[in-house]
Amino acid sequence: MPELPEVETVCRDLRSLGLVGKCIESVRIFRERIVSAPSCATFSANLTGAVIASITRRGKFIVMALDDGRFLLTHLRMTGSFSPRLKDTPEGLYDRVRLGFHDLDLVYQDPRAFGRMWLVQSLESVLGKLGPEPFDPALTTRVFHTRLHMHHKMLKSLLLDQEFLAGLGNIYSDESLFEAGLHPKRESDSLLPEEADRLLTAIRMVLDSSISQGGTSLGDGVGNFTSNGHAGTNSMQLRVYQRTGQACVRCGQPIERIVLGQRGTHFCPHCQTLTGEPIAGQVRPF
DNA sequence: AGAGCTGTTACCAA
DNA sequence: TTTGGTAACAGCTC
Repeated sequence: MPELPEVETVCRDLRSLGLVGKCIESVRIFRERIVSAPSCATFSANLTGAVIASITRRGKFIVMALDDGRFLLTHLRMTGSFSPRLKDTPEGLYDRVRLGFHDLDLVYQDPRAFGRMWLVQSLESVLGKLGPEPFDPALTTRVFHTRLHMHHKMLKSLLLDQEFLAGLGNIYSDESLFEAGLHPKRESDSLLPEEADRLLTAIRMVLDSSISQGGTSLGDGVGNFTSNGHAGTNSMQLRVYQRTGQACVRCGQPIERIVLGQRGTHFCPHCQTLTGEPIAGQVRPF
């Protein structure tokens, strides 16, 4: 379920585990469909003996650069997670892939098994179509506005499109639109430069704030996002996501839930107008 | 017990 | 090009 802030948190956790510089001594695959490419046999054979040179993030992908120039990519999809495991501990119910290091194992767990891994020579084949990183300085307001006008699409759908912008999912799309005061159904090519600026600023603020909270954990069931075994605390900061019927923190009106593009969409019908007209009444600033 | 929901994405049809 | 439906899979909530 991880979006950009959760994946960023996972990368930091993996680095703090001390994996950078360590050799992958063994590879065990318990659910073959997790390995997208190459074949499982080749994946295991070619990954064994490689040393992890760095661990970074691109969109919602975890990028482990290896010392031989190849890359181990992981996408957690809905319920994927990494956990350190003492060596010789038994296989867990949702363990899908297990990497053995000299002093510990790293287990990829995934109850729904939607997540995927790739071992590739170049990033292009998997990451090539991804849109810009939200924090890329080259993504100026002007560029963002231009990109918005390249599509005639509802803002909510466009923000979920990883080829438009890399890293947003359902939570942060809704939160960013609220923060920007824009209706989820607003057409992307109708935004004024000032509105595009507000949206980009909101996206960066919402993501940055969540990263500083260690990401968003919802509930405590299996597959829920955690960091170092602990829940991220950003759920406390959510303004609209999963707050259907509750009072808007800005104007007090009830938050509404609709379905757009098959995804639950939460917004304040009073603060997020379709027309972009100024909001009447007593409200707090965004 | 059963129906409907879920943080993601790929694919197909219209 | 865009939206909508379905699918992968399993757990959670009501």
